[in-house]
Amino acid sequence: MSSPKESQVESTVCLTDVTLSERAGTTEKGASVASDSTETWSLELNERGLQVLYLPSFDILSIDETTWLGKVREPTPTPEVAPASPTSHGEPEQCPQVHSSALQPGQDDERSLEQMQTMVVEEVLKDIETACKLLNIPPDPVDWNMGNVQKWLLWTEHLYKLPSVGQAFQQLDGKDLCAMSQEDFHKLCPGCSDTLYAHLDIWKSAAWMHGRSSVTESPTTGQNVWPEADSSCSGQPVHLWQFLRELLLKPHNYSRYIRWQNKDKGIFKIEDSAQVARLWGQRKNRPAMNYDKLSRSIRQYYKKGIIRKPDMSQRLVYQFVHPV
DNA sequence: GAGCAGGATCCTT
DNA sequence: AAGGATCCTGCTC
Repeated sequence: MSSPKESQVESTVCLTDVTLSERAGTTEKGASVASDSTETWSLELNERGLQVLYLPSFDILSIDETTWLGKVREPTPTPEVAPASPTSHGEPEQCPQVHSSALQPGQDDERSLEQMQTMVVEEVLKDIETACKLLNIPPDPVDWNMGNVQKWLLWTEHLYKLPSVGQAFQQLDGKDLCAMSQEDFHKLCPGCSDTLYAHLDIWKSAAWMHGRSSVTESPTTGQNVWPEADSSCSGQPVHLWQFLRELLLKPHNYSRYIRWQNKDKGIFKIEDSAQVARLWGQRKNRPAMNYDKLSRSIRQYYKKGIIRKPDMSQRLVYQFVHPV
């Protein structure tokens, strides 16, 4: 007989290991991951009647827009995917700041895809939030102590029916875990490294999306551990670094203007400085914004330790100081 | 010419 | 006060 907690766990959206394993390690470069793509993400019921969302990792949301469009021409399960909250802040209609101006005319598909993407992300975040509450661990893997790591491992083993690997990770805390490469994972648990690595990547991505500073301290309070899913919808004045991050997290819309050069290191390149400045000006209602002013604002982040120039300084290339 | 670095000042919240 | 916009000079590529 399952406990109420277990029921709650099972009722949440689960991430399966099938495509996670296939895709792990190939997800770094957003534009490069999409070409093969036998994988799809879909909603279906497994034998236990549970909702299962096939989502390789957050990076599936970072694929090249062309492939993405091709992939989801199939009928979409939108309503079931996100029965979701009436207070949802992810609805593009409610927060059009980021996407609308950059879309090509008549790109309704892109718009609806972004809506769906937002809903999928929300579901994944809910899943993580639920896990945090049940396990009593911080949402950001970097903040985990060794006990938290073991809890997460147990949870992941249960979720994906993996063999027990806790022993191999016994001396590791969250920082150690996050610093591990996929190869490191493979050395510790050859049989399930891909799944673990990809699952951790999702947690890291989620933490990155929300910014570590915005995450509440206690996951046990019943409060939302993710106060805002998107700064564009928070009602708070958005900071430039948040805005840039939002663009980077929506590469299917904005990779023409700004894209990751090395996501792990937080290095990104502004491909079209004029367009990025224009978008920033629109967001801030500053029609006179240009790249000169925007870059001056970016340089203000140097002192604050938010953004810096990479070691190998290149034009239009910057680096977030604290990447996930 | 475009981008970068940083000082100074002003405005908005 | 903080964050950002604006203007500026000087420099590098």
